[in-house]
Amino acid sequence: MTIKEIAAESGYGVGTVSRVLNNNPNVSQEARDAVMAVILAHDYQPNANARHLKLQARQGISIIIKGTQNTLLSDVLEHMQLLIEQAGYVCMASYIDQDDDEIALAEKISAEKRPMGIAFLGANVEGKEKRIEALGVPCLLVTVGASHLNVSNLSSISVDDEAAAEAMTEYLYKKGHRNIGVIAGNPQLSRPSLLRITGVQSAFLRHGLMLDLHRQVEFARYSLQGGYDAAVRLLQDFPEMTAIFASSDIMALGAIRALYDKGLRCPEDISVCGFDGIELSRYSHPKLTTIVQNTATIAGHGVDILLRCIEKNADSSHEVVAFGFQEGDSVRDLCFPASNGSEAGDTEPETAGSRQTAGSGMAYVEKPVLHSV
Amino acid sequence: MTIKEIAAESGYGVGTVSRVLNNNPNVSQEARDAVMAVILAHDYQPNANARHLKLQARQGISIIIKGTQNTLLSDVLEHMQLLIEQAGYVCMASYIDQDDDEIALAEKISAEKRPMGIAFLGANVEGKEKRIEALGVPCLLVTVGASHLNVSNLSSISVDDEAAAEAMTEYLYKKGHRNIGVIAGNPQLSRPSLLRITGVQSAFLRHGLMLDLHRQVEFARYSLQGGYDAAVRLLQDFPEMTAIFASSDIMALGAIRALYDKGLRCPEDISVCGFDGIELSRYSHPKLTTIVQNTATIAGHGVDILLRCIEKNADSSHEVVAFGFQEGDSVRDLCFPASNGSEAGDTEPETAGSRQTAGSGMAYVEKPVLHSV
DNA sequence: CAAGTAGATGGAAACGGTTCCATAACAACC
DNA sequence: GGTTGTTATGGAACCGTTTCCATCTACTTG
Repeated sequence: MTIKEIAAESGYGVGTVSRVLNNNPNVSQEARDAVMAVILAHDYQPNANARHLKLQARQGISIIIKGTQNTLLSDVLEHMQLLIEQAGYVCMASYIDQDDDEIALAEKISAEKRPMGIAFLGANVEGKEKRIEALGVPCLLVTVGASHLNVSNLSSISVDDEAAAEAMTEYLYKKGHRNIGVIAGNPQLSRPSLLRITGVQSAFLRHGLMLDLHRQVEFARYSLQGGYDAAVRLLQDFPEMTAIFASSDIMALGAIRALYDKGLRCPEDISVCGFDGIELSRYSHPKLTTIVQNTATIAGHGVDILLRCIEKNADSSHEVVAFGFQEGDSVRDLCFPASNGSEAGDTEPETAGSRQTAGSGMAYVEKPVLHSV
Repeated sequence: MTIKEIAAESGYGVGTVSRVLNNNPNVSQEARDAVMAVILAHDYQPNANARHLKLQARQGISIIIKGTQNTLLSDVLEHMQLLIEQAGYVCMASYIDQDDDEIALAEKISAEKRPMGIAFLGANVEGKEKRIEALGVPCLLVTVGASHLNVSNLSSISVDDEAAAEAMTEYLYKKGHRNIGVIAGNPQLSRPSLLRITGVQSAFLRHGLMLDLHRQVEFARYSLQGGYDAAVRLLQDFPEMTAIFASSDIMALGAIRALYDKGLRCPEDISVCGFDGIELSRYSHPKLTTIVQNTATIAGHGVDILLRCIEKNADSSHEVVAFGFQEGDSVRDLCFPASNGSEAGDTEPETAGSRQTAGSGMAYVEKPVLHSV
């Protein structure tokens, strides 16, 4: 079925049929009805390739996701996809392996499919500024801040990783933890990994503590196995450790498994906290104490920014959204050892709640997302 | 950059340039070099829309995945994507919500993008046979058997859900469990959900037990929340229960969380087993006893089948791959209560190992995938 | 009533490729 | 030296849309 056949059968020309399809007002009701009748009768669907070819293809928005197993990003993707389609765009999602080069994929997609904009979920763009500018379309970095890069076509949406890590460390400190091991992502591969380490350092410094990068910090992939292996190394290098700060919930869960395999319990022997606030963190045993990144907010604001750049030709911008704090059962209170950690709200140490909005100029305040039955 | 500009700059015609791009042998080495030089100098990428338009677009394979949060399917997708691209096809992945109609999406994709074949990961196709045939291209159902449907263009690849559920029930029986609660997916929405229930029933019947569908079986979504809620209902309706058979690992984890929230421990008070064998099942606490679906095998055989249908015009076929069995710490042995379940291999009850290959005619035997440090 | 305006329509051109067909160059053969 | 075959090449036609432009009709207006 082509537009020509529709034209022939309806007795009108191809131009009129095309106008009907695109809701062009300059069509008589009579013609519209006649054409629509034929279209419906054959349930005709326009050929996307021909349409995109003619339109220079700039109809869709491409989303590149780093890693298939990251449920936080899957969640953000799901929200973004919906919003993008509601805004009338086609959405093309592509996954790429954690170790591969997402800019190379973006270049390929950009040349082949000519999208109107590209969103990167969890990408590493350090040192690739020129290649991003060369893409020539508005880009958005999601869950990774890029305000320091100064790339004209690159926006970003993220939480304040440094402040969040600092708040979490502060929480651990208030609970009496002084020997805190850190499981971090490779800081050369992603800026959030670096910021989460410096956040811990800031909190340490405030209390006159030193973070020994050799013994206390282990680098790992953002995976269960990565968290597991890093925890094993920490136990060896830093035996006086009472708590582990993991840079993602998945790493935290891997670390907890390592503890149990070594005959240690969480939180009784070693406390563990995470970062991300994925759904699973509320179901794991023990329930994770973690930083919550609100996926709906991130997706919503991210799509807003990207569409503003695309439609209104707005300048790129960098937004920081508030993070939340979820208190689970995975951190032991060393100050009041009687409390086993399951009753929340006894100390209420959330400096996070007040700090999180500062610097982002937003009225939005993230409420801790706690599982309720 | 278009092919015409390349032609002009290289001094050859568009035909020759196109032949170079498509590795047509009828090009002199001289011309090939000249054209390639220009192509590389401008790192030209052909426009996919124009190419697909001319080629009647039948170049790609579309994959439709039900639900973004299912890491088992994400895993299968990852493998399939790689294999499809290695075979020289473009791969288009689309996620669809667990509650939406995947055939409607397939119809849209089929009409717009005209793929050469469509793979459905975890779809529900019951009662939609005619619509699948109407798609007019080879289709493949992954992790869902379809041999009973007799749709000419629909193949399938799956484990024997019924035998797997039966084997797991048998295992629970051997461990002394008689009051087994079942958390199942909606059997009207997916055949595997039904088969897993009948598998449990078969094992029950063999031992003269009855499965009380009203008290012992709860239906739920394949999600953490679904498993959680179902477990809560089971605890109420079926208080004598000593074990829960969940139809997915995610449901099992949700159920375990429900137990802890009710002050019960797993496996000490209630045993729980899962289905799928996702990576997380080896890291959760307790480690899950579960059926393992080997994602690499499923993806490999699935892509094979689909490509055979596409390239060689082969008839549709239905393959059943072997399932694996993973013994974790989530099932308590009621017969030898001294054993706390963590030392595997003391009873070696794997009838699964021998049963799994029967009926599939395959030499392949899945080894239990156990986490080793 | 002439002239201008607005709305509806048909059809050609263009988007960027692939492929077929015609042609040219050259070698091999009788 | 013509005939035949092989190989390399250029270019037109086409894929299915959108859009621009020309045309036509009908209505408004001075």
